[in-house]
Amino acid sequence: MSGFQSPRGLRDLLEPLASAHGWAVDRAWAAADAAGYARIELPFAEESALFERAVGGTSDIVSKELFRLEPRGDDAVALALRPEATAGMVRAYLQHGMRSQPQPVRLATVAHLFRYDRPQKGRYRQFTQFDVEAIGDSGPGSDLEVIALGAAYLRDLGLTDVEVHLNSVGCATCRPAFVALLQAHFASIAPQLSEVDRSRLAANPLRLLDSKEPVAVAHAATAPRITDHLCAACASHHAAITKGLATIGVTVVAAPSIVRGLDYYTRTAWEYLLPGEQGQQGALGGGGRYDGLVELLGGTATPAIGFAIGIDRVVLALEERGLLPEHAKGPAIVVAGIEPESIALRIATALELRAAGVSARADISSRKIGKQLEGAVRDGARAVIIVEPDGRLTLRDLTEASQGEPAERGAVIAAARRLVQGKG
RNA sequence: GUGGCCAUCGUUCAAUGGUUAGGACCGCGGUUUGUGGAGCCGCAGAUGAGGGUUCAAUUCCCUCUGGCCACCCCA
Repeated sequence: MSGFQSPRGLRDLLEPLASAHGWAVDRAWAAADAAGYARIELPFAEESALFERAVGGTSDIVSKELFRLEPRGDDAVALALRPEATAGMVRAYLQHGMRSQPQPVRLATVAHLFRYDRPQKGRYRQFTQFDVEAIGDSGPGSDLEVIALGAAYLRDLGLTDVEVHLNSVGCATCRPAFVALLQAHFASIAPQLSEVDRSRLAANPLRLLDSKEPVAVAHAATAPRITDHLCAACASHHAAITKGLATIGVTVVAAPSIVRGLDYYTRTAWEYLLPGEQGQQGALGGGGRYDGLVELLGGTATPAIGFAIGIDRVVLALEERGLLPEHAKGPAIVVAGIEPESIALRIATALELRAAGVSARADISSRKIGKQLEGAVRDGARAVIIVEPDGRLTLRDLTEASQGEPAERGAVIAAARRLVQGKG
C-alpha cells in the first residue's frame, strides 16, 4: 500500500460508477440544451466575499464549510472554492452584462462544488450539481418552466416517481407578519424546546418548521402555514404554480416545512424527493426563487429562479434501485497474435478498426494464443482477430466459436465491422 | 462542529495475548509448447498509521487517519 489515501470526503469514482456519473452529467447538459438553456462553465473558485454576500456570512456553508484558498503573494482578494453555483451564475450575469439580453436569461451548468462538511453517504466534500437558473423574469411561468425542467430530467433518468415538494416563503410584504405569527405559536412552549430550537425561535423562527426535535416536530404540525398567510400577490403566484404543475403533469406535494433562511429568497421554494427514501440523504435537489440576490450582488433589482440537483445523489438513487445504465464493456474486437513480434501490427490493426468505427484493443502480451482468447472472452469481446505469422488476419467469432480463413487486412476489417455492427 | 459504531490481502469472510494470520473470489503462471469462461496444480497479496500496557499485540488502551449513522446543514 502506498500510504497515501484520498483525503476525507474526496473520493475516486471507479466503474461502473464513473460511467454512470458521466452519463447523468451528459443527460443534464442534454436536458439543458433541449430546453434552450445556454451552457455556462464557471470557475471553480471565486472571491470569498462573493459567497459571503450571496450565501450569507453566518450560514454554515460560509462560516464553517468554505474551502478557503491560502492567499499567495500579492493577491488582492481572498479566494475560496465554490460551495454552490448560483453565486457564480449571478456574478457572471452581471459581469457580462446579460441584462441587455432578452429576459429571462436561461443558464445551465454542471458544477463540481466543495464544502468542508462531515462526510456521509450521499454527502461528500466534493460533489457535482446540475444547476439551472432563469434570471430576469418574475412571472409564475419561469417557476413552472424551471421546476418542470428539473423534474423531467430526473424522470428521464428513470426516477419516474419524483415528487416536487412545494412551498412558498412569501415576500418582504407578507413574511414578517407570518414570522411573528409563528413566533407566537412556538413561544407558548418555549420552555420545553431544546436549546437549538430556542435559539432558532429568536433568530430564525422559520427553521423551527424543519426541526428534528420531537417537541418542535409535534408543535409544528399545528403551526400556522405560510401558504395560508401570503399577501395577495404571493398567493396568486403560488396558486398559478400549483395549478400549472398539475397541468404539466408533475407530482406535487405541499410541504410547509420547506423554508429558506435568507432574506433574498422569495416565494417559490421546492425540493425534488423520492417517496420511500426521504430522510437520510435528504433531497435529490432543491430550488427556489431569489428575487433579491441580483441586487444584493450589485445589480439592479432583477427577479430570478433556479434549482440545483445533486448528481451524486441521483446516481446513488439509481444504483439503489438497480437503474444504472449498463456501462460500456470492453472493446468489441480484440486483436491477438501468435508471435510477440506481431504486437506492433496488432496495435496498428486495432487502430484501423477504431478508424472504421469499431471499438478494438490489441492484446499486447506475449502470452500464448489460448490465454489471449481467454482474455478477450472475459472482456466481453464479440470477436478476435488473430495476426498470423505471415501478416494476414483471421477473424474468429467468439459467440459462434467459428473461425474464417486467413485473409488480407482490408477484407478482415470489413468483415469484423459487419459482424459487430450487424449485431447492433 | 457534536455524539455514536467501525477498520484483516484488490474484494468478501475467518482466526488468535504466543510458531510461517487461514479460506473463497479476482489477478498472474502452468496444465507438455497455434485457439475460449470449467477442472487440476502453483505464485503473488492484508492486520490503516503512530504511541502505550505486556516477556509477547493483529487481539487490550490512547491518539491520528478513513468509512458509516444521527445531529447540524444541505445536494
